Amino acid sequence: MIKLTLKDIANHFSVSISTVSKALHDSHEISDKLKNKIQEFAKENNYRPNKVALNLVNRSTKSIGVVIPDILNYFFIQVLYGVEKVANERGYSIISCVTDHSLKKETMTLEMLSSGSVDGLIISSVASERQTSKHIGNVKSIVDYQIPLVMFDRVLDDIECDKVIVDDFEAGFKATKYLLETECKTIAIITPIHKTKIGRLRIGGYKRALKERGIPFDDKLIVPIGAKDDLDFILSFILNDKNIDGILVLDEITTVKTMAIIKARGYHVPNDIAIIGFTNGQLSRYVTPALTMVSQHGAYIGETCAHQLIDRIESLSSPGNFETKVVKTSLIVRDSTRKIPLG
Amino acid sequence: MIKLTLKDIANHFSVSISTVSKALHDSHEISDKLKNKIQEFAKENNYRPNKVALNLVNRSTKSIGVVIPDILNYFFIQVLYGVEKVANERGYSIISCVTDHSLKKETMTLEMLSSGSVDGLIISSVASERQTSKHIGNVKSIVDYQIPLVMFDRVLDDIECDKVIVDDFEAGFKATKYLLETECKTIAIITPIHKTKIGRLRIGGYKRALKERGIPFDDKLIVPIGAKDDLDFILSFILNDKNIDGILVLDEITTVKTMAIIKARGYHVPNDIAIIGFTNGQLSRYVTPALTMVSQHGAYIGETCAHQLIDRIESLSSPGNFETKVVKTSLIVRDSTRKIPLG
DNA sequence: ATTATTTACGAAATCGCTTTCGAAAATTTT
DNA sequence: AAAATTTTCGAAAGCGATTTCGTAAATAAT
Repeated sequence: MIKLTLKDIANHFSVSISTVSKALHDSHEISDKLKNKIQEFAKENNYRPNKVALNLVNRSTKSIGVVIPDILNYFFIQVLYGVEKVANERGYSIISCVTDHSLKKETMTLEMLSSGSVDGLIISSVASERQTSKHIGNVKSIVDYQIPLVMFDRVLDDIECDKVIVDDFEAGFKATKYLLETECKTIAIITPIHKTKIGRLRIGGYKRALKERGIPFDDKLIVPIGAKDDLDFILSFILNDKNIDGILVLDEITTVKTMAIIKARGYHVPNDIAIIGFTNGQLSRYVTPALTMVSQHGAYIGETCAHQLIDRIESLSSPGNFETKVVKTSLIVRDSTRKIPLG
Repeated sequence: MIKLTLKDIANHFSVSISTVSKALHDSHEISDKLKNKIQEFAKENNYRPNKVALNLVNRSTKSIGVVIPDILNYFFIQVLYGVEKVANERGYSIISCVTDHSLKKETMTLEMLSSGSVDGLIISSVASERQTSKHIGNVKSIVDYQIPLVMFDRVLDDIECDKVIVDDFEAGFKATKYLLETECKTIAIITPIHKTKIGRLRIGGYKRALKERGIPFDDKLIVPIGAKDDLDFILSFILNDKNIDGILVLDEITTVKTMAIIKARGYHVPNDIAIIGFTNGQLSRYVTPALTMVSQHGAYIGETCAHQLIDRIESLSSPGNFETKVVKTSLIVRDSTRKIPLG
C-alpha cells in the first residue's frame, strides 16, 4: 500500500480533488452516496491527510519546540515531562532539542525551529551564562520574528517574553538558613554553574542568610567547579583549609558525588558535615544518607510554560504585556542534614 | 519585523519570486548586481525560507520521530541521547514522544507522526507487552505506509523492519551465573516488566543458568510487581518464605528500592543477600553499596538505531532485507555482589 | 410550463517554495 | 549587419491540502 493523496482518490472515482476533500469532511455539498463511497475507500486504504500540506495551509503546525541544555539532567527531564503532558492535553506535540550547553548548537537549533517548524518555543538558554548582546542575538531574532516564546529557568533579562523562573535567591536563602539553624557554622558552596545568573542568585540568597546571622561572607568558601575538573582534588583544598561543617551544592549529581567524597574521607554526614543539594531528582532519595534537597518542581514549571505558551499562541492577544511567573522552591528535608533543635 | 516571504522580497524589488529564489540560491541565471541586492536585503531582514513549504516541496522533513514508553527511565533517556547525537550529526532533528506505557497514546502518537511529520520512526512499542494482532495494528500501518521504521528494545516480532535489540536472554544468563559463581544458592527475580517479552527472555536466561548448575527452577521465586504495588509488602512474603541469598531485579529504580528495603530489614548486602539489577543508570553507582548492574548501552543502541534509520531513509534501497542488530550487555560489577572466589 | 431554489459538483486560488521551460535582451560570432 | 549565443529573467507547474465561488442539473414553487 503506497501513500495515498487526495488526487489518487479523486482519480479513482473520476471526481475532482475538492469533491474528495469535502466528502472526507462530511460536507453537505456532497451527496450521501458519493460521500459514503469515498469515505469507505479512504478508510480501507488508510488515507491520512498529509500533515505538512495542512501545516502550510493553516500556517500552524500544532507543535511546540522545547530547547534544553542537557537531557541527562533530571530537572530538565521533569520540565520536559510537564510540557509534554499539557501540550498533549491541549493538542500539541513537542519537538525537543538538546544543546549540550553549546551556544553554537543552540543557535543552530533555534534557527531551525524558528523557520516555521513550530508554533512556539520553550527554551532554557545557555546564552544566559554570559548575557552579552552577542549571546542574546539568536534568541532575540526569535522574538523579532513574532514567534511566541516562553523562557524558563535560564532566562535572558533583555528578552521580552513570557518567563517562568525559579525563586533561586529565596532557595539559596532558605537552604542556607536551614543549615544555620541546624548549627552549621561554616558553610561552603560547590557550584558547577558559577557563571550562570541562577548560580549568582542562589549565592545571593546564601549571603543574605549569613548576613541575617551576622556571619561575615568569605568568598574562599565559594568553590566553582568545571565539567572537567576533578572534584575530589578540588574538594581537598577547601576541606583542609577551612573547618567546613555544612555544604550547599548547586546541582544534583555534584551533590551526590560530593557526599561520596566526603564520606570516603571519613566525615560523618550530617554530624560532621551537613549537605543540602539543588534539584530534587531520582538520585537524592536513594543514596545513603538520603539527601536533603531543594526541589524546583520541574514538572510544574514545564506545565506552566506549556500553558503560558499555548495561551499565547492561541490568543490573538496583543504581543507585549508579558508575564514572569516565579515558582517557589521547597526544601525536602531528609537525612543529610541535622534536625532543627527544639526551642 | 514581520515574517518575510519570497513574495515580499519580489514585490520590494519588482521582480518575480522565481528570480528571488534563484538569487538566494546564488544561481548563475541571475545577474550579480541583482543577486547582491537581493541577498543583502534578505540578510538584513533576516529572511528564512519557510520550513513547512520546503518540506512539502521536498517531500521530506529531515526529522525523525522517536517514540518511547517512558521519559523518566534512564535507559530510554540514554537511547534518546544517542539518537539525538547521530541525528544531529547527520542533519536530522528529532521529535520525541512519550507514550506513558499507554497503548492508546502510542496509537495516537504514531498516527500523528506517520502523516508526513517525519521521514522515519524509531520506536520502542508498548504493544510488545501483549503481541496480539490488535496491538500490532497501529505499528503495522506504519510499515504498510512505507515509512522507514526501526524498532528497539521492545520490538514486535510480527513487524518486518530493522530492529536493534538487547541480548536479554544472555543478560539474564550472565547475571544469574555471576550470582551463582559468587555462591548464591537461592536467587529471586523481581520483575516490574513481567508481561513483556524482554522480561520473559531475561527469565529464560536465568533458568538456563540454573539448569547448567542442576538447580531446579522454582517459580515461587519469580516475583512480578505492578506499578502500584507496595514493594515492601510484596517482598516480605518472599523474604519470609524462602531463604533468599541473591536477587535479580529487572529495572533500575526497583533495584534501588529493593536494596533499600532489604537493608532496612537488617540484611547485609551483599553478604546476606547479593543484588544485581538491570539498566545501569545514574542511580546505581551512587547508592550504598554501589550496585552491580547489567548495562544495556542505551546510548549505543540509540546511535545504532539512528544510523540504521537514516541509512534506510537516504538510500533508495529495496524495502525488505531488514536487519536485526543484537547489542550485547555487560555486567558492571560493583559492591552489591560478592567477589568471585579464587580457584 | 416557467421560474426560483436547492443540490451536487468542479475550477481555481492559496499557503511558500523549487524548478523547468520559454523568451526577450544583450552579447558574441561570422 | 545578420545570425548565433549567451545572459537574465518571468510564467507556470507542482508539492498536498482547504476553501471560495461559479454553474449545471435536479427539485421545488408558482
